[in-house]
Amino acid sequence: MTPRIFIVDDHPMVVEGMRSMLQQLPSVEVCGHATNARSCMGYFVNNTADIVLLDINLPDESGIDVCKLLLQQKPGLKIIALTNFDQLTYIQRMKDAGAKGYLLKNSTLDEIEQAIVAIMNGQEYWLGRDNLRDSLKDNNQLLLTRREVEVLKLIAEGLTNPEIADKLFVSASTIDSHRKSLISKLQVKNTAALIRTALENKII
Amino acid sequence: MTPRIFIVDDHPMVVEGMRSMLQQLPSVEVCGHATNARSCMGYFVNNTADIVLLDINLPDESGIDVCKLLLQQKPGLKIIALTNFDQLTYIQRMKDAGAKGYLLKNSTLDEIEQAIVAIMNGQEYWLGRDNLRDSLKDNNQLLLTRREVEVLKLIAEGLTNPEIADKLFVSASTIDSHRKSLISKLQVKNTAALIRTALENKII
DNA sequence: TTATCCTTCCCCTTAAAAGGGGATTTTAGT
DNA sequence: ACTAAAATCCCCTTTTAAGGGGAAGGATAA
Repeated sequence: MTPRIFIVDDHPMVVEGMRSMLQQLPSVEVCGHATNARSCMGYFVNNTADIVLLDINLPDESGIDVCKLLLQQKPGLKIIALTNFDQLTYIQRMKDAGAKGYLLKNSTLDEIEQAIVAIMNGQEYWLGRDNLRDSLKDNNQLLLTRREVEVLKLIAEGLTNPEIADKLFVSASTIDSHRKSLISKLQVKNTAALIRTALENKII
Repeated sequence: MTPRIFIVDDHPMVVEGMRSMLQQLPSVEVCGHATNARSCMGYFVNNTADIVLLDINLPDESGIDVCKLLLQQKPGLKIIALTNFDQLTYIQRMKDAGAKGYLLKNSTLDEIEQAIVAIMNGQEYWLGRDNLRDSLKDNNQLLLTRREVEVLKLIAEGLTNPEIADKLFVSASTIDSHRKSLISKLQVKNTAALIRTALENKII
């Protein structure tokens, strides 16, 4: 039996990319997608799926709440959280909400397949626990804070420390500190590489 | 009759992305792809297609030469050049080589469809002439030179001017000049925004 | 409640980038 | 051969960023 997969993400590009990758897996079928919580819930009123790939960040409601609601409605659903690099802090809450695993949005086809196979076999898929999060954390603290991501986005827009400081009503020293943490956490040596790494890992 | 399209690009991601977008067009069929000039030529020994989406940069031979060779072998082929932002200078040569149009690699599905429809109707598709290239050039000279792109990539890797200078065996002043041209041409105010713009426009 | 992390802020120094010029020599296309 | 564009190099100044510290207040979760 081929698992039917429903994709929920507010970025059409992510949906398309994921759909295109899943289509390369013969044993899998994409049964639909939604770009917000409401249309996702709408789908599951009259339809169903085996696996839901669920983004944590949705425009209208948090993926965590959507996860809970979906499982109330369809207890058999297997939900895999879709997350970005910077949102790994939320995976614990997705787990608590009943998700069976998670995937980074920049996962390879192999990783996606592994996750689906594991979940369909009744296992869970939390490679972050041992592989990603912790290994990265051990190395150099890779989880960005909310403020850091906020500053990072402004840096990428071309603002200088003083300009960002003005915008966020803090001192330039503070922004300088954030910039230093960013450079240290992402293990790069300057802002140019920081922006590149951030974009390539879909942090911003 | 549904046009059969052959994709030639050395980046698997571009091939996959293009294939996935083309599959959304009901009136189009992707008949194959190649990631280098040799396998492309090999395909056309025993097979054919209606339209070839041909990258200008191939690992083994220039897209311009491939274009000429293909048209010698299959005069009826309609070739559309696939180019990046920074390679627009080459479109004239692709035109001379017999191509019927060109598409940027970050084109939308609409643009791709327009190009295909136009080409299948016997027209050509050179929107760059009036839309892209000139409008951008008028504004602030947007075409990057080979050297500028080379420097840009090293900047994105986190190298400083002196480091890049060492690597390219030129003086740091030279790299400084290139960096200034890049910032001016892409109309950004610093390196952070430069890298972001470069990545978002697939210049690097 | 304590420990941890986040956010905030400051000091210092040095290195690099930005902003403004100008100028020369290659390279390549007409 | 000529010309336009590209690539090279230099001057100057000011502003930012980077690299090294440290430290205080607040939130929050075990």
